[in-house]
Amino acid sequence: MKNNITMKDIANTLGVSSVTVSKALSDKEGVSDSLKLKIKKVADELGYRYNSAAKTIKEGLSYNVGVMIPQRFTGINDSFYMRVYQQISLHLDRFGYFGILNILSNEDEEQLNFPRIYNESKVDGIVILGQVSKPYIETVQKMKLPKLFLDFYDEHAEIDSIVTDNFYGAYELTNYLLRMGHREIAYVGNIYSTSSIQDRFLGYYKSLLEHGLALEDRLILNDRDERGVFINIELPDKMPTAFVCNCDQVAYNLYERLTADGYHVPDDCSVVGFDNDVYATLLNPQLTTVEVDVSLMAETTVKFIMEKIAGSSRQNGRVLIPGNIIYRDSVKKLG
Amino acid sequence: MKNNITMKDIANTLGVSSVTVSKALSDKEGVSDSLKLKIKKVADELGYRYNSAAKTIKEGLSYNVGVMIPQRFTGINDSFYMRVYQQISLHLDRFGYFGILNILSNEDEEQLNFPRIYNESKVDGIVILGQVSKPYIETVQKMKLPKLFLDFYDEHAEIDSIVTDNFYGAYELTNYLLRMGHREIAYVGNIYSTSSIQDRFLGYYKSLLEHGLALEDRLILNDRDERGVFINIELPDKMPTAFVCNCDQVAYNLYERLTADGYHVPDDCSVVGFDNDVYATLLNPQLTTVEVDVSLMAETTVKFIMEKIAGSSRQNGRVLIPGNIIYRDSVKKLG
DNA sequence: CTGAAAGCGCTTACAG
DNA sequence: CTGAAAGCGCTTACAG
Repeated sequence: MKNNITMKDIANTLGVSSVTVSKALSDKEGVSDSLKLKIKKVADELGYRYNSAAKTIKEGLSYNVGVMIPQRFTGINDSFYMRVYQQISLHLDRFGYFGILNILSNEDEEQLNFPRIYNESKVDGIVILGQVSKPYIETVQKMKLPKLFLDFYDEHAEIDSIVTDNFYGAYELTNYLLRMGHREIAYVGNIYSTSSIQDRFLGYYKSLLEHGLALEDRLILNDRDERGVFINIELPDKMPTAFVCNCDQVAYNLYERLTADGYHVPDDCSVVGFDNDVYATLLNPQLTTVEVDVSLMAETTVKFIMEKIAGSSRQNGRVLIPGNIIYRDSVKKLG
Repeated sequence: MKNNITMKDIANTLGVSSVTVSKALSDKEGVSDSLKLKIKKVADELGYRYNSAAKTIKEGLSYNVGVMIPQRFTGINDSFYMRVYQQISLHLDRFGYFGILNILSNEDEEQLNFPRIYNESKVDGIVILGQVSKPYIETVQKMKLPKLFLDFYDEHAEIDSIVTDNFYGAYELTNYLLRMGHREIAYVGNIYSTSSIQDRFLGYYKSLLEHGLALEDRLILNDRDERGVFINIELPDKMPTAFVCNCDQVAYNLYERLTADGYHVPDDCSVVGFDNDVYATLLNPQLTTVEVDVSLMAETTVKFIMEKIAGSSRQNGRVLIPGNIIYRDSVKKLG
């Protein structure tokens, strides 16, 4: 900032009042067109820039939205949340808003500290992007500001949340495999690990149920240990014809395992993933998977938070964002 | 925002003036310790939050720094700049600053429009992250605000720039190959394509020069066409013992090509890359490469922009951030 | 059509 | 140690 030129300066050079300048620059009623033009010209010549802080103080609106991401999701390979943040910024722009990133340090999360964007009244609303601890959810609830959970939800907090439809995505994907003639379908993922792995598993299960197929324990393959570290995937003795992997990276691991054991995708077995990240197109053959609709997710987030900032008290509850299946070459049609 | 509780409210509940409240909350001289404590207690009970907009208007400082990324670098797979932005945010936090992302749309870049963060005086300084067009550089120069180029530079603009040391990284990497006994070393990359490919090539060349080796045309292998689309890499008739790839993704492509032709890495030929991105660890054997020091890059950026905001007119010129070689398993020691 | 006054929330400089 | 006054840049409500 250190913006030297003010409306008063423009007013002085033209011998008018700063009220008139204010009206002219914001195209309000009550200034003759000729004067308006003159004022705009001088503003331009002087290199005048609007000082949004004055507006903020008058209206009590900062025209910023905070996006808070817990530190633990900001590792070197976690580009997903940053992509979401980027899309949120883009959509906020249409409302004349900016997005301010505030990474929630592990320390602040443990000590239940408010984020600085809140303490300093830097934002009109906050998007909490990524699961925070139970106790911290209570801290969030204490914040007197419109807020929204993104990519996770909490059963108790009556805070709106927006999440990818993991359940339905996996359900559709499994339905697709069934349409392609597969009947022996395995699920790859530690179903006790994260809620997204769980929800995707349940979608897979629903598809089986609807088609009268039994859920077989031997076809639920573990992919990681309790700490989330990937383990060697153990293939069942009698091989299924298809695998639903809980994410693309695990599909990548599975490919390696299958190749090592002499199986070819998709001729010997079909594989599908979830996320549509780098791994999906890196694989050979490329992976059929579900793409998370980041743009729609961001658009919905911005729409909701804007409504709340505008004063709406409407509850949207838990809103699901559908994904899109991306059909590639990892599934073979049987019989 | 819509922050209802102000210092005046605290003052009223205690029957003191807001001046005293201001002093107490910011731990200034001139308030008795007992009153200070009382004021802080009431502030807490009332859920008071500091209104930074008032400070902004008084001081003319927004305590925000803008990070402007040209739209074309914000594609779905361009996570690098978002990582840089994230690190910048983190370092700004230590100065009580926030980073505001402002994606420069292609349209605004073409029409030479100022970014909104500038027009609305939302920031005290701007980091331009990623090469903008020549004409837009002139627009940037017109902005009356501390500014910095990040990850590119311009020969004319006397604006400080911070870039990765591509030249030195490739130089060191090639030196390493030479120490490992290699004498026939190819460079993979279209040396007319981008300045980073060019600079890395020159580092490779310098290493050859220093070791009295000739630069052979047949050992400069093209990796992409004029539009930057990857092409099939043509291997020379007489194979070199090592390849310096201009980036990890190209190393990935090269591995595929080598495998297809029956060569094994590193037994038949050694390969090194640049960037240390996903591709590096995805490969088997994992790739020896140069890691860009994003954190140091961000730290330096923040240090410089803070100095400028504080009023320093020191010119730092073009500052190079050294990378670190990550030694993995793609290089074999020769006889 | 034009502008003087008041106020948004805070801080600084000064007076008591 | 405490506080009244003025001001940061703008806008709103009102008067002329």
